[in-house]
This record gives sequence, C-alpha cells and structure tokens, in this order.
Amino acid sequence: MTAVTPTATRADLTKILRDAIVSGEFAPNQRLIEADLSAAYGASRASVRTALLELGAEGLVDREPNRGSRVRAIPLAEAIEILEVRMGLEGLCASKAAENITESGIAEFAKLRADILTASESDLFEYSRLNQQLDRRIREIAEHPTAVSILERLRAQGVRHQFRLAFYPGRAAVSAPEHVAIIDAITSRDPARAEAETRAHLGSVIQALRTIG
Amino acid sequence: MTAVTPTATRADLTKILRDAIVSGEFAPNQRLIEADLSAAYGASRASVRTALLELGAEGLVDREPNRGSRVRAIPLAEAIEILEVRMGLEGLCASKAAENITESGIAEFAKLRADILTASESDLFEYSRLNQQLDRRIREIAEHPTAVSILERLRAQGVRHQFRLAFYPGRAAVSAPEHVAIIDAITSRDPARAEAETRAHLGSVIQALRTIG
DNA sequence: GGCGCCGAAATTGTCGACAATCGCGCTAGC
DNA sequence: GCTAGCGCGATTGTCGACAATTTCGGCGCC
Repeated sequence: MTAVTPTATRADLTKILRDAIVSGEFAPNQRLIEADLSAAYGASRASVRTALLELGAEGLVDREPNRGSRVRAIPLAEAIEILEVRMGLEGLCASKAAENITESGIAEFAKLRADILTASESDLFEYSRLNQQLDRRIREIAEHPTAVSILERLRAQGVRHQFRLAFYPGRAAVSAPEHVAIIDAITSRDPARAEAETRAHLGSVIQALRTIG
Repeated sequence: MTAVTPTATRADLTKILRDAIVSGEFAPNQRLIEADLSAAYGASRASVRTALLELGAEGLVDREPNRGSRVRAIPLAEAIEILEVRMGLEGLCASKAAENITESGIAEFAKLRADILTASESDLFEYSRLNQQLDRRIREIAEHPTAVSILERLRAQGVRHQFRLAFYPGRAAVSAPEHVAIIDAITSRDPARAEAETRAHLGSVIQALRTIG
C-alpha cells in the first residue's frame, strides 16, 4: 500500500479508492482497513469511512457489520448475471439511441465504424478504447439517465472480467462484426434492430466468458 | 416531525428513514437536516449522516455538497424511465422464473392466479397486495441477485407513482389479465413468452402513467 | 492431546466538538 | 430607491477520542 498521495481531500478520496479498486491496485478480497487507508492517503478516518460507505453502495466493496470492508471479488457466475442485466439495459439504450440520433451523430458513427474495423485487425488496445467510446456515445445519445447510472455501476464491477476477455485471442474478430451491426442498426434509425443486435452481442460475450471460464 | 422512536440505533436508522420516505411521511423535496433528525430519533448526528449517505446512494434522497439532503422527488419523466428499465429487468426475471419454476411453484401460482382474478373485481387493496406478492415470488424464483437488488431500489423510488396508479378507476380490469398472462407463461415454462408478457404489462403501465399524468 | 473458556489486541461504530461553507438580511454608497 | 458588499446565523464537513465488537492466542480442564 504505497502512499502515492500524501494528502487527499475527502471529495477525491472516493474516486481515488474506486480507481485503485477497478484498476486492480487492490487485490480482490483484500481487506481495506480504515486506519491504514487513513494513514496512507493522509485523510481522516471519518473521510475514509464515508468513501468506503459509498463504494459499498456501488457494489465495489463488501461491508460486513463490525467486520470491516474488503474489495469485492466478482465470481464468474455474477459477472454473467451482470451481463444479463446489461442485455436489458444496453438494449434499451441502443433502442433509444436509434430514435434520438441526429445527422451529425450518424456521420460520427460512420467514422467510428471504419476505425473499429481497422483497429480490430491491428491494434487491440486501440480497438478496446474505441469500443468503450462507442458504448459511451450510445449512452449519451440515448438520454436515459436512469439506465445509464445503473450501467455505469455495473461496468465498474465487471471490468476485470471484461478486460480479461478483451485480449483473448480471436475475440476481436468475433466482436467487431457485432459492433458494426449495432452501429448499422442505430444509424438506420431502427430501434428494434438496435436492441436485438445489442442483446445478441452481449449474449455472445456471455458465451465467450462461459467457455474461457 | 414527531419523534415516534425515542432512541434508535444506527442499524435501524437507515430503514426507519427509508420507510418514512417511501411511505410519504416525509414530503418530496422536504429538507432533511441532520441535527433535526438526530434529535428526533435520538441518534447521534454521525449515525444520521451515514444513513442519509446510504439513502443517497439508493436514490431516495438528493445530497448536494455543503447544501444538505432533501427527499428526492421523482418527476413523471423519470418514473417512466424507471419503468422502462424495469421492463428489461423484470422481463429477465420472468424469463428465469419460467426456467426455474418447480411443480410446487406451479401449484402456488395457480392459486395466486385465481385469487388475483377474484380480488381484482372486489377488493383493490387485496389485489394490490397480491400483485406485490406475485412480483416478489417471481423474483425469488428467478434467483438472480444482481437484477433483484437493482429492482428493489427502483421499486422504492417509483412507489409513489405506482401507488397513485393502482387505485385509478378501471386500472385493475386492465392489469389483471396482464398478470394472468404472465402467470400462464411462467407456469407453461415458456421463458420467451414470460419475458414478452412482462414487458407488455409494464408497457401498459407506462401508457397508463402517461395518460393520467 | 484436544476442546472450550478467558483475555488482550485489532478494528469498527459512535459521539461531541470544532472548522468550513452557504444563504440571507443588513447596511452603506451611489 | 436600488445595488453591491459585508457579516451573521444555520447547516454541513472534518476531526480526534472513546466505546463496542470481533478475532486470535494462551491457559486450564477433561
């Protein structure tokens, strides 16, 4: 536990800890002791405590009463549950995005489509980044705060499994056409198809997770 | 703000405040001042504070930094968003329930089906209670903790609008057949139909909410 | 030699006090 | 009479200390 930040104010503390968890700086199931974190980040224990409380509500840390907090480990079964939920929610967002998208949005997606196809064959880091950008833009265009806020939480929880999958050999070749299909459905302003393609894509992710364990 | 409970321990405080909010004891947009609540419930301000923090994470109270907490008012547009999300999630649960249901579960649902049809024509309170029970049983049978925990949060937020709608004249006559259709799909062990019927039902609720405002 | 009880260390939960911030009314100046 | 700036009351944010709880190790007893 390296004290990378000597003094951190409380407002940032939640973010700092969240980043540390999702980036894997803290190992799953690692205990998060309030006094230690307090010393490491130079904040008072009360500040650490509220930060842990928020992260507990986000599902990133487990908090057992009187027994402290630890980094929540997401088992495979739950990662799949999360993806099942995302099928419903991202399907909804894709459908809304197909309704809302503007002409300039369509142009933007056309460029994204080309870039994704290119990167999927050459640069997996870039490909992964573009996929995230696609997802983010779909959510922005969907204009559905309720769904988006839930998705954001779920994404943080599943990030470890997602990451593992992203660089699995041959995965990009499968997922790239699925992303393209989603883009095409949205730019055609076809909500039902956008939803179906999104669900199909996430279904394929579930399949992949199941097989590679 | 009547101090109905002279001394309340912190563990219960979150629950007490949550119940007070969803039951309408606190008006929407009402300010929740830490010192006042502390005095009213006989707990320390720190305990009140953590309770408010949790309720904030649940979306039941708005917390603006340095400006305190207030009961979150859910506008109609957001109530509809919540129902749209529930379409995805309850559809998923219904689908899983159709896969998981046992023989004894089928028998239980058959009885529930009859009771719902009866109550829908005579006793709206009982009808509303049975509907809630049906929803709860579907969630239990679905065995999908991730979806269920999200649904529980959303239900608490939307409860006011739901309640208003439940006793709208003629509403029961519309919703009862929809509930029956959901039951029939689940007891037929037909996941796709269970999902479709559930989504149709919630779609009908959205329609109703839109028209009665 | 193993099992259960007691006690100490570690850790979380709670409290009251102090500091920081925000909103509002009041005054002064034009 | 109106506006800008100041200061005060109200409320939240932060802190350190104390109390309560759990966990782990040692000791005695069977």
